[in-house]
Amino acid sequence: MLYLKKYFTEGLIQFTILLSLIGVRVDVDSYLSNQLPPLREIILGPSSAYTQTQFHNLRNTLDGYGIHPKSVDLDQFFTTRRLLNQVRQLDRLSVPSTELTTWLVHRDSETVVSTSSQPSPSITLDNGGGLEDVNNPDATPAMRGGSVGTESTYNLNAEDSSLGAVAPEGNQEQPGSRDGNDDLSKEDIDLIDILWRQDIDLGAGREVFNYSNRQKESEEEEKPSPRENKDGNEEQERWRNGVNLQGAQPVDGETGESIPEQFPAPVVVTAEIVSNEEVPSTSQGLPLAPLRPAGETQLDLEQQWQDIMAIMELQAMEVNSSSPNSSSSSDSGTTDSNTVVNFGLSTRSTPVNQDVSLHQASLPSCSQDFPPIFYPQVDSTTTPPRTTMLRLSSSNSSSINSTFGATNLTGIFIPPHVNSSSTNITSTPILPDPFSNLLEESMLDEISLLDLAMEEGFSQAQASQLEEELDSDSGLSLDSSHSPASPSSSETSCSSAASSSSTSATFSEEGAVGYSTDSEVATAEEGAVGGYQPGYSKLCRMSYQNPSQFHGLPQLDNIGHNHTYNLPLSSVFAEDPELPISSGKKAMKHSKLQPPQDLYDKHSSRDERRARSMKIPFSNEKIINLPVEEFNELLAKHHLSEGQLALIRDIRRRGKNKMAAQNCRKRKLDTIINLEQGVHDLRRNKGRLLKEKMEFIRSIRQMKQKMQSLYQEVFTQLRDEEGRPYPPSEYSLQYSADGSVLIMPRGVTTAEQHRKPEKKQKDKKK
DNA sequence: CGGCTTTGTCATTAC
DNA sequence: ATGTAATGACAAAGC
Repeated sequence: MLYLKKYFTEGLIQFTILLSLIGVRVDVDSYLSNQLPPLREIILGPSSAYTQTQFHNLRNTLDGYGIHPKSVDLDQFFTTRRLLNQVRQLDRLSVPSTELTTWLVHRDSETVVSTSSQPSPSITLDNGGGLEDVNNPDATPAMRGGSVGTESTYNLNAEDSSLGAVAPEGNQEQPGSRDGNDDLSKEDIDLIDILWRQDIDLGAGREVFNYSNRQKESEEEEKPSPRENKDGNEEQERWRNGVNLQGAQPVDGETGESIPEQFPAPVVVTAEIVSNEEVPSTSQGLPLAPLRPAGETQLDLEQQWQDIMAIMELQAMEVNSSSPNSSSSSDSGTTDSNTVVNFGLSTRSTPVNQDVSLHQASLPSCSQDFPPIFYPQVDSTTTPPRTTMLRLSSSNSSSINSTFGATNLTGIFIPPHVNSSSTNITSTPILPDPFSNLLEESMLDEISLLDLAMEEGFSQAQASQLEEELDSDSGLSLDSSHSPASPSSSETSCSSAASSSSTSATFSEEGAVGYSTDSEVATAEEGAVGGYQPGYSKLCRMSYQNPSQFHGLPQLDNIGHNHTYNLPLSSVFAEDPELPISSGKKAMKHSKLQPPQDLYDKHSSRDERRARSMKIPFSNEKIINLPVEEFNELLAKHHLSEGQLALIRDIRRRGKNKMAAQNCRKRKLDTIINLEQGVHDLRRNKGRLLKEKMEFIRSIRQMKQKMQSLYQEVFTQLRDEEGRPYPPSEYSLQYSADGSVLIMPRGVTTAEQHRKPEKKQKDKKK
């Protein structure tokens, strides 16, 4: 019988495997729930209960079949394990295999693309040749339309990814999600969103980034707008197909990640810089997480797959934020801008930035704001720019730092004076002071964060290492849901009832160790197989009420009593009041098939021997496990002496206590194991969070660097009416609260600007 | 019907 | 590691 079941199980599993290979889902569990309890485990993956150290947890993991851990049939156990491994491998490989392949293919293509070109419809303004593109008419329409979306905005090119910024682990662990540029962009969006939130924490309002969506921001933060969902679906579809429909998206050469135009800040230098909304939302160009090694990916494939699905949903919500939104364009004012400066930063564009980041990487949180840059508009040629600026800033603050402090609030930054001698900023590789001040605050935040991370004993490398280590044994986490303590498995599966005859036999044996004879075992088996499962399942449902006790740290408080921990099936069904009393009699019939007694004496316990010597007419198993009523009936049936009755009661008491002690020990062990697991999970989460934090900090730093370079680029390209560049010592670019960027004379207080931001939105013409 | 006692059981601890 | 006794807690039944 055992072998039959084993092979039957194996055959079914193999059949299931075949079906899974051809894409057919078979709920074998439902078919076999009565016969082959472990099958669910086999299909879904190994549970920690199969490990030796957690034998005692089989009861839980095997869908609550009540199998005593120790009684697990070893043959079945190993067979199960072998099959389980096979199925798990298939499961992991078969499900996302298509997406994986696609992803790999696209990854290669992405790499090629990234190295060969920077596909951006927008005009990329490199350090050297940025000015030539300033007047590019192609880019202007997009901005005019207020649809300064991903296409016409910043390009974070290979530089970004080369810096190694990594997306949150949840994203990066999903190879399937990286099958195309779209995916990457979505991930970027997701990452950007996270960064925004962090920026908000750092003091920079998210709205500062996202001007186009600013009005929708409030509702979008809570839930994605319908438009986003719609776009998200498209993205999702593209993702499934592994097709990159956004050919324009730049791709990182190193990581193969697509780098969407992160900074939507095409700048209209002369007249008005159209608000490039979407900066945050479309900032898909954020540095992405490096692809995980193939070995690692497989480990967490299962989890990653779930993460992918979750992220797809998330991205579906987020993607739309990247779509051009013209709402803010109205704020930008006049549209007579002739020149569009693409803020895209090529890898070559930031030689200055490197220095800046190293030495002056101090940004106030406002530096993370990337509003469209508006230059003071001089509508009338008669109006000198300076007049405008004076208008803007009635009160000059001598303290630039204080100005910057206010800038944080107002969204306007005023670069401090730069050495007046350097009129040609483009040639100056040094970051202007204004920007350093601008960066200062943010960098302080970063530093604090880094310090915090360090205080926790995690360097970046350590965090990564920890992450890898934690990922390496992801099996633990993956199987956490199937852990012995898993409430779902134990609770839900209880109703699935009887285990195989082998398990039930061993179970009874274990349950009545020292008391049961082989005949009793047979009885128990008979009872289990003989159709008493309903009673048992009911009992199973009743017992172990609080499997959730093992989830979360306060497990100890919730440890429930499992009064049926080791109850043999015979006793179990006997306890069911609805069960016919004949069950006990039936079991007694089988007890007549006992082998010779001397065989039992060897393995019987003291109480068994005592009972035998006292000629107790029924088994110790019955004595111990029968319900009180049946037990009393049993005693009443037989005319027993006082000594016999006393022995029987002692046997019952001792037997119950023995089981109680066993249960207690098992429970204690379970608690310890789950506590360990909880500690492990917490450590893992901690490492992951730290790693993410590091990555965010790095991303923010990169963004600040790019902001610096952009500021410099824009400023150097500004020309007054006479075609002369503005001296950085006298003028600075300032953000206004509405997202416009003004060039203003230094010394203008942000407070003043804040009062009259609207009036000052005038473009400065060359 | 509430309070009590008894009984049975379980969990826990110590040996 | 396991069995056993002691103890406390709890619930159910009976008074």
